[in-house]
Amino acid sequence: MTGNEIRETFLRFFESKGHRRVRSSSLVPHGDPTLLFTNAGMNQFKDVFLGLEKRDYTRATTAQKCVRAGGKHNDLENVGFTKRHHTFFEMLGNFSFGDYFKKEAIGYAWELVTSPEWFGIDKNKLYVTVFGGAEVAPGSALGVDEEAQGFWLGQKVPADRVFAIPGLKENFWAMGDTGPCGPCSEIHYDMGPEASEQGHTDCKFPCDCGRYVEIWNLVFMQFNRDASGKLTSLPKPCVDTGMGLERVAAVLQGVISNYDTDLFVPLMKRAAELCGVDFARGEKLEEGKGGAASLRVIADHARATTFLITDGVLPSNEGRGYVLRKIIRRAIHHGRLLGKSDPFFCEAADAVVKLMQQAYPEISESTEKVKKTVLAEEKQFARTISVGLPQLDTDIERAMRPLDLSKAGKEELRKDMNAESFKEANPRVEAILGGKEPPPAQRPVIYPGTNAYRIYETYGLPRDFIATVVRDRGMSFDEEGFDRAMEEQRTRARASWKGGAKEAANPAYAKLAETSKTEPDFYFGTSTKDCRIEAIITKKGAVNELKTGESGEVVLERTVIYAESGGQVADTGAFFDNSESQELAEVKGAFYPVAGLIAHKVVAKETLRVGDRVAVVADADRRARIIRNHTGTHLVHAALRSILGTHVKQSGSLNAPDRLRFDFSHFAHVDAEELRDIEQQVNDEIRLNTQIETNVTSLEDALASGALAFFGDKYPESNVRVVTIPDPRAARGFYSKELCGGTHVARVGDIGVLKIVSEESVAAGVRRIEAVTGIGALEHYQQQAQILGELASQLNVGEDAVLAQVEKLSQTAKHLEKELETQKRKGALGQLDELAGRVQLIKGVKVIAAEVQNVDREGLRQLVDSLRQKLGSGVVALGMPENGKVALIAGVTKDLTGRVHAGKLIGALAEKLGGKGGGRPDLAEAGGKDTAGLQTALQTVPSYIEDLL
RNA sequence: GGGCGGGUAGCUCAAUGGGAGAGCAUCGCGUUUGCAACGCGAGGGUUGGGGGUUCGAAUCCCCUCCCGUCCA
Repeated sequence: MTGNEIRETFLRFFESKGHRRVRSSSLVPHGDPTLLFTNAGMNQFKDVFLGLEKRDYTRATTAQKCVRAGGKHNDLENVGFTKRHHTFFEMLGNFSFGDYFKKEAIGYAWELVTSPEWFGIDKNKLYVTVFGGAEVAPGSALGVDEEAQGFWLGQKVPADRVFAIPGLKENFWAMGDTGPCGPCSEIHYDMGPEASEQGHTDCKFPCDCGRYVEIWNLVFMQFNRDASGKLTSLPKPCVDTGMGLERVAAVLQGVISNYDTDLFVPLMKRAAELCGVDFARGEKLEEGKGGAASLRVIADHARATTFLITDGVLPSNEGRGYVLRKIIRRAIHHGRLLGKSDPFFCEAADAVVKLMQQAYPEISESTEKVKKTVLAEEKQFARTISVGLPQLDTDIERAMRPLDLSKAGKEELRKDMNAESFKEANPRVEAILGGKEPPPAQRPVIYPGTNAYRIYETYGLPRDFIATVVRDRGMSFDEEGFDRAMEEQRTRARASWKGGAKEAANPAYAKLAETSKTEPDFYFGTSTKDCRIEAIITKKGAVNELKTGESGEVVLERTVIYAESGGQVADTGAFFDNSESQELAEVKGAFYPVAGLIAHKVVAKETLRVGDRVAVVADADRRARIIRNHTGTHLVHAALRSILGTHVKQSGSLNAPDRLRFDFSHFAHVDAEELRDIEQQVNDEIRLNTQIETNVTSLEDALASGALAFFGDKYPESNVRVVTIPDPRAARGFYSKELCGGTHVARVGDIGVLKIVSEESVAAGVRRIEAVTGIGALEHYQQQAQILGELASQLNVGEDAVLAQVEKLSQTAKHLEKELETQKRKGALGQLDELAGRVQLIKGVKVIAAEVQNVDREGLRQLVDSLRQKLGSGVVALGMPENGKVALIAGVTKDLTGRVHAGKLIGALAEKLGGKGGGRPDLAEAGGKDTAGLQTALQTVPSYIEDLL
């Protein structure tokens, strides 16, 4: 059975048992900040298990794409060197939401696994485990899961094949410290003694040598755990199971390693081809370091990379993007180990797409994006290496240098130590320099781990790469020191982390969600009457009334206040009594605490009570501004896709009253011409003034009709809203069609006009456009016009001449600066002859010491230079008053620098004038404060020089 | 969120607290039948931005922005 057939068989089996086949959710978890990547089949059902969300089915089955890399479950380092570690894998699962429980779950599992009609796995090779009891909280213990045990025996599984495993680690599952939890039951497969990684020939189950492989885990969510650790039985227990596709494929294809299944072999073959190695030979290199392991790494990482980029993750230096970057770079590194140093990894995506597009059609649409992204990353990585490698080389060279104990050598060494490069060796080096320890007989042989780590953290050279280079240079790599340095950085980073206090929804809402739901009336207007107050929530929890002046959150049976969602900001407004004569509360905003429920943030003006009926009015003018921007966002999105390409995907948006903001994936900045085209196209559509259509349909139909949806967004299966901006000129009959729960203008012409005001980068590969519409656009134009008007009047020219005038002015300014410069220089040089005439001979050396006027520092330097040239050999010291202070410069011709040091001369001079100075032996500058003493000070120069000579 | 490295001419990069430079590119002139090449010369800089220390800051200190990189 092929991997694709296994997946399909699993899903079909559970469909035949009344399960709804649900699409895999995105690898980027939606609305779950605790999770870096989707890492289990149950992730998308978390809220359903928690009772926060209802679905129109109680049984589901999925093939879920998962990534485990980074975060708590970090398997990245192991991938390639084991049989069963992957960064990307697929989890097959069946779920019961308060429907069936242990009996059916066990029955289904055993039937699917053993029935010849389905997987038909040899029963003699199977073992099952159940929870064997443990202390789940101080003082409260759970016993063996006899229920599960009984159901397995009922399936005619021999008693000696059913094992009760005690302890919380193996067979007890929990979502977190509190919340749903319960015992698990697992099916294991005996791969035979050849699979043992410890050479066992006759070990018995359970043994963790690698021979017995867990293929299916059935989780029975039976209890709720509270903060004290106490368990209470759930009224409607649930089932969550997970079967790793790659493992089952190995079992069904009769191979020991997941990498030998048809899910990986084609990818490894392609990897071998791209790196120019012989696949068959690579396989035989098992014992060595490179070869097969590198091919496995590349194959695995190609899968992860393709799927992550498809789901909208881009390489970056933090969070998810950082994990992706590490995965890509690790693959590139293994390519280099195989002798491939040019970009190649981008080409591996095709093989992944070919192999898996049937089950995951989204990857075939993003192939180009994946390849482009990876190629860019491969180039960036090459740059990183070309910057870091010379640094590493220099540092190694320095570390290898034998100790030079001459005086100059010692000085040099101390300087190096100050450069922090030798921190590790500092105390020892100090001891040697101080003569307390004898110098080493030969050069050092270990490259300090702190040095290696410094290179790693600064320049990003991979650890393995550094180790290879170090060994090439004949030193050994200090693994231990490296790890220690990394551990230090970890503690440092952790200590500085203030902790992201994530705001949990008030628990009162979870209860409320079971009984009520808010009907959204905001699609049909901005005011309504007779809405019952279902609940009032404050910090204290659910309350019965909200007194005048108090603020709290109010849930109504229906509302016209739009709650923040899909980038559209919430409405503001007010509650009135039903005759609309008296305002009862101000509404500051609204949000969805849980799916289906809208909470209004209000400040009460009169006492509000649960059960009251109120009229609700949204700020209509504000709403009108918001919806112009929201529809504008759809237009901009469509225009971007039409002009830049369909790789453009929304990655965030904001529709506020004053502006719209749209973030999207794109590789380069959008140039002025493209922006103009986008604006043009959007405004053409606006002038068509077509009527906007909104349909409510099923997710499937919506996607089939070509509506855009965003990965990472969670949509209901049915009753999704599709917003269409028709265009009779377009082949498909529309300009834009998107899944969207927001509110929009009636006719596209209502927008008036749309003006893009900025385009910028927000993250690697993500650009942001901001625009204004309608009145906002008018205000923008008026403001711009005012600025231009003021400029014109300042410059005293017409508005259309402003640009030319500014250019002219800046030219003139530049010209004048130059002119001023030459004038100054002329002024300085005008004094040249007069100064040259004041030369004195001191013991045969020509000396000029004089005060000059009307030059700047630059001119003073030039004068000294010219005088030195004129003298051929001699000493020049000039001073001048400047801004109430004194500036001094001394110059000595090269032939005399051994006898007269300009720096020392100028220092002595400055001291007399209350200043300081210094410089090189041939040229030095100084400053002082005593302008009156300048003449006298200069007069001391000849005698000072005389003393020196 | 924290650590480290970097930001200097159009590009690639130098420059102990003391004169802002090189190579490539550009322009002009020359050499050449022409091209390649070469020779001579020129233009090109708020040293990312702001503040401070100093007689003097590309250089030292503080803040800030951007790029790279590691940890969370």
